[in-house]
Amino acid sequence: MHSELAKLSASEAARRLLGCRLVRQLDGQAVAVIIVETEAYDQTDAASHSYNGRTQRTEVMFGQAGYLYVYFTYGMHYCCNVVVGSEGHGAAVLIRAVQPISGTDIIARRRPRGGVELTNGPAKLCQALGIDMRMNGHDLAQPPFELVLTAPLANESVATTTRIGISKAKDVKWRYYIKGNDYVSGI
DNA sequence: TGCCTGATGTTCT
DNA sequence: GAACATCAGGCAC
Repeated sequence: MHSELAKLSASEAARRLLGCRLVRQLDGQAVAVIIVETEAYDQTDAASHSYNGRTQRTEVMFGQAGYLYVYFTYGMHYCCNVVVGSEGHGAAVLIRAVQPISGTDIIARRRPRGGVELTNGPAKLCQALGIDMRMNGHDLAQPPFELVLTAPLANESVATTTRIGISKAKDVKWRYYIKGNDYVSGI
């Protein structure tokens, strides 16, 4: 597991994960992507699934850092989160967008649209990387889906805004993205 | 180019 | 029974 993530708050971890790599084994090949956009969610935050306490669905969010929390939304889409913070604290970082760096052809086969449309949204990247409820609770230190922490980005290359697509706690600036990256969803 | 809407399952009230 | 951390296609302009 990733002990470094256990020491960070949701917002710190969301910023920390920018620029880090995800490696997914798909069709017997490795697909690597860089995280370019994230959002932080915490149990003290009304927009978070963990806000109303531990439930069957949010159990993973209260578990160990470095695990994958997948949820299903709007009847058709999956979104994936990285659990962060100490065990027993419900916090996670939503991966909103990634940039493919290798295995792009594998991703392109799974997504009808090409270019930045491959992975510039939370549900799109889940489709592209073949993530569904079966991956919920997966340890991101293990194949077939691994998180590789890289050096933190410089402050000046990271932008902070309010989050997207939520109805509560809209004014909290817990969305982070890499400035100037084409794969970042609507700015 | 940009708004509007349909699709559709899980969770919680 | 309503809400929902979404996306893509269709239609109007």
